[in-house]
Amino acid sequence: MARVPGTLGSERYDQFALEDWVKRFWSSNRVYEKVKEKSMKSPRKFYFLDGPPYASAKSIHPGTAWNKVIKDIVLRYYRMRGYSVWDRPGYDTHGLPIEVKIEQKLGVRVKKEIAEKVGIARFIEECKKFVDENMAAMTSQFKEIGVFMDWDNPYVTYTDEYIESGWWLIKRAWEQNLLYEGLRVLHWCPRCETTLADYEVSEYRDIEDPSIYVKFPVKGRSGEYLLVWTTTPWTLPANAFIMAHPELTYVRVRVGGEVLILAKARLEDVMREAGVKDYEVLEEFPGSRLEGLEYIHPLEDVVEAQKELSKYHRVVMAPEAVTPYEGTGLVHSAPGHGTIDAVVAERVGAPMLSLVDDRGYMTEGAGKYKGMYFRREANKAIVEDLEEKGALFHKSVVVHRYPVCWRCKTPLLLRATKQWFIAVTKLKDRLMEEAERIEWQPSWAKERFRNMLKELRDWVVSRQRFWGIPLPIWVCSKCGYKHVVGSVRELEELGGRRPENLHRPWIDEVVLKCPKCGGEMRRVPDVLDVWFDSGVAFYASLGYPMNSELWEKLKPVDFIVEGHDQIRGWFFSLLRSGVIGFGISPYRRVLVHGFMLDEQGREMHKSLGNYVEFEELISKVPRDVVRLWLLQNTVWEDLRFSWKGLDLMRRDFTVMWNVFAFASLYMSIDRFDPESVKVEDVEEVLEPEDRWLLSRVNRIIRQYHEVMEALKPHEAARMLRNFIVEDVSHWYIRLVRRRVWEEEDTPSKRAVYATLYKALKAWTLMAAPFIPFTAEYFWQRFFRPSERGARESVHMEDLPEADERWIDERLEADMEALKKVVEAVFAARQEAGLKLRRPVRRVILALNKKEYVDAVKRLEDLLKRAVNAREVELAGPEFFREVSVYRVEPDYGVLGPRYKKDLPVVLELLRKKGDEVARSIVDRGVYKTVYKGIEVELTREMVKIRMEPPEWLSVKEFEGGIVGVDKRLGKEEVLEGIAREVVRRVQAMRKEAGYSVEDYVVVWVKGDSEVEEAVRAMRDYVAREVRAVDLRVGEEPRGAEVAREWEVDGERLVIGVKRVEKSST
RNA sequence: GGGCCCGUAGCUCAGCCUGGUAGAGCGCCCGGCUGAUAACCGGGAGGUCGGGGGUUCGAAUCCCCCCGGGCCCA
Repeated sequence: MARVPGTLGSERYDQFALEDWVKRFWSSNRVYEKVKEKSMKSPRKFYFLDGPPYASAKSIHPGTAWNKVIKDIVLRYYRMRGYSVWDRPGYDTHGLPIEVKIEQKLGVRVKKEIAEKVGIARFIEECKKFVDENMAAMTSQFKEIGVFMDWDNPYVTYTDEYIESGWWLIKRAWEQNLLYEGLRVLHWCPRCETTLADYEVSEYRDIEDPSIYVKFPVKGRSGEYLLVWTTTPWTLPANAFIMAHPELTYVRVRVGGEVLILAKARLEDVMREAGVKDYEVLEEFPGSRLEGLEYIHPLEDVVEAQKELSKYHRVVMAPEAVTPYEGTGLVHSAPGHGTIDAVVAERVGAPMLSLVDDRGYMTEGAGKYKGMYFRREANKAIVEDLEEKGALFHKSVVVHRYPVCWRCKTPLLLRATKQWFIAVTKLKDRLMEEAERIEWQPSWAKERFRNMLKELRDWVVSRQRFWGIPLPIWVCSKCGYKHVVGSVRELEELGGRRPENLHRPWIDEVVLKCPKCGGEMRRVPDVLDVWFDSGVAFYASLGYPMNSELWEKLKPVDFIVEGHDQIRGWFFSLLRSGVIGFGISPYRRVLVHGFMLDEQGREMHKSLGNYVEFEELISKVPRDVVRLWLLQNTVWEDLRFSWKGLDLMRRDFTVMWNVFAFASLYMSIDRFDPESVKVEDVEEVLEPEDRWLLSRVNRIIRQYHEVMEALKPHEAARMLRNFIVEDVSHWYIRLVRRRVWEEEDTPSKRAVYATLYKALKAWTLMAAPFIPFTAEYFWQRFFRPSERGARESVHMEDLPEADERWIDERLEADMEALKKVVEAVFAARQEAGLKLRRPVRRVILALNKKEYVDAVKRLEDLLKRAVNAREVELAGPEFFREVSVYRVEPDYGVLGPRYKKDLPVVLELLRKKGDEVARSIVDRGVYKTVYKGIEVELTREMVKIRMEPPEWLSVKEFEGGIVGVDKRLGKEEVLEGIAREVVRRVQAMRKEAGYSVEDYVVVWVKGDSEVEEAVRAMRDYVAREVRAVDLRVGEEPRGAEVAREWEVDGERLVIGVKRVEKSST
């Protein structure tokens, strides 16, 4: 026979120790492995794909912890629902941020030094070592907060297998004619010497730049100029043409001896900024008339490249490049240094010329400015030259937001370079279609995703770096033939040898023989964009295509969850790769989570100094407390970090513990056996509160599954907390306490135990995904020893299913109503100074709603117990009116002007017949009489009426009506009240003395006559409550182990207690 | 400049989809309780529901505009 053990009832609560114990339990019993084993037996697959965190630091961001905890509860949930859950975690390991860290470590300043001073091989080794250390540290932190994933076997993007999987997709793109090399104006970091993708241009700084107005002389019209504004003088040497808006109105303006052309809308601002007051508008005309107007570049004699570019120098129409809100309405275009410029250049056939090298220095073509750094010397020299040549209309400086490198914070430049692209724009329709099939939580994420896809551009996959998947393209140096390699095997088939490692520099040494001309084929030097890596995870993490079995079995991914920044990031990468590789979206359901912000609501960053280290967090706050706190936040909204919030969550854990301690204590004393006494066995003797709790628990099971299936785990977290704290602790246990204190083994008590056990077990199972440590502890200490069928770990159990039979809509509604009534009665008692311990004879209720009346009728006994009243009486509101005393206060402001000198008579009337006056006004709205010869007519406006309850009644109004507590106590109630006061004090003394709940005692009570009378009258009751084998009333407590003087109702009494040897069994 | 999200009590946030008397916890003030007790219970003060307009008998909730913050982009 199994029985509930009393362990939890006698143990001191220490959440940290509890969790440490569970952690050891899990590892020494290989619990994760067993959970996994059980899960994998199921035929129902659940393919979860971990968005791999970037392994660039040893300590995880609290937001990363949140991310993994969300994943963990979803995985645990589906495991406990009998799915075969794929839970391989991953790490993202390549990319520039890690390279930058290694550069710093090795003291490398410019990229060239990596190859020349360090050597690429060593550089790569260092990157790998760095990543390995980070992964180990991160893994142990994820384990620390209880994330159950396959930590012995994570997928790592730098492995040869993973790289090979990546190559496969490049090959797929090539086969579909999607891979091409092209010239494109892109952001470039002159320090990292690599291009940055659109989405990598994410950081901006306020930076000071020159703001200049340049005069471009119009060809053939002396003294006439096109006025152009720019903040990037260094792009002027590469100027090819000037852009104007055909529909904007332009003006010719005379300033001094010169004529300037600019947009009318900009005239006033420009002149004000330049400090020019005297100017004359000569002519207004539409921009379209400027088309083809030729001009002379003011620097053409000192810039080599202008020889080539001068033939394009004319005004072209480009509405997309011109705004009436900024500049002059004429925009200088350098196609090699501007995105729109390049688009327009293609239209008009101008070349995309860049005059800046990889490191940001002006090239040969820049003539005089060759060798100057673009934003420094070049800017300065160009402005000076323009000034000298009289080509500068005005100069000043601006501070504006300017993009900087997200890793090294160097200001970026736009530059035309040759890069490799995947033409995803060709797949746009397919991408949009597939995106529609994805299910998003919250739904607005879908809209955001859709909007983003509308602006789709080709994917720049090449990077001019080292630590990444090498681009598997070999080019013949003789005939230019290109071959894309899709696997190592293919490489070998082409006559290449498998290098010791697929990274650079080893892969660079693989030279193939050109199948066309027999020449030497070498790999292009680029590596792949790091977003490519995580984008292929859906198949690469399963070893596809070298091993296709797993992917075929598991596809598609059932669930992913990441932060909202990943809508444009990973969610997009995955879809892109899925469509390129397989023509489908690789995933079906997405949950989006928010950002972890600091206590002020700003982003949490090491550099901002508002960063909470994971180690600090976990050392100060128990793991499950952290978890539940993270999880109760609406998952897709940002979460403000809060030590206080965590502290509050801890208090809820104390309540949880107390609930279990309570259950454990009493169930063990009474040797409750949950296997032989189930709720079905005690159904006949269930009290309404038991049925209510069973209804609640089944309703919550139902809701729990609903919200978990709908990907709203925060709602489940809140439900779990409310159920245990509000429903079980605050309400149910309060109601049943007295039933539990019964000495004998009553059916009523068994009903409580069966009910409570059922509720707590369901709760523990549902809570297990959320607070796995605590749930496991309760399982091991409470449930597992009580049931022979219990599994080794709570995490190997199945979640409960709702038993609809128990759900009782009406009972729950009744209980809600009753709670309100009880609260009102408590308030009324309190006003009367009647403690709950003091029984009262009757409570009178005047309820204004049928639901309340019905609830009270149906739950009368419960109500009586809850409010400790002998009788509960339902009455109409007239009861309170009848018993009340009315007081009338004159409103002098109204009465004075009306009765003038007769006022004293009226006042006397009010004093003497106040009650009568009031009742008349209340009932009929008016009081008429002739008093002392004066005709008096009083209405509501003239007086203020107060209704006062009589002395013997304490009254409280609430939304459901009025409650009254009859304060008149009979002898019996008084004595019982005193007896209960005595009991309470004896209990306190027992506890203070350290007696066990089961110990028997001898009790002495000596006090004034009323106290002694009460104890005598209630002798049986008192003795039972305090487990006294001998109750000595009126005797001095000689022989007591503890004795103490107390005060009850102002009377002193002495109580003595002594433990006696007598086992209760 | 654009798309999306957020703005409710001193603080943290529910409620908004599906309109019907503004809620919880914490904090504060007052009181109570005490075999679960570093807990718990009751009462009180505290809100122009970011602002403005509209729809409606009725708007925190639906619509439009504006302001502030966030994410993603230009």
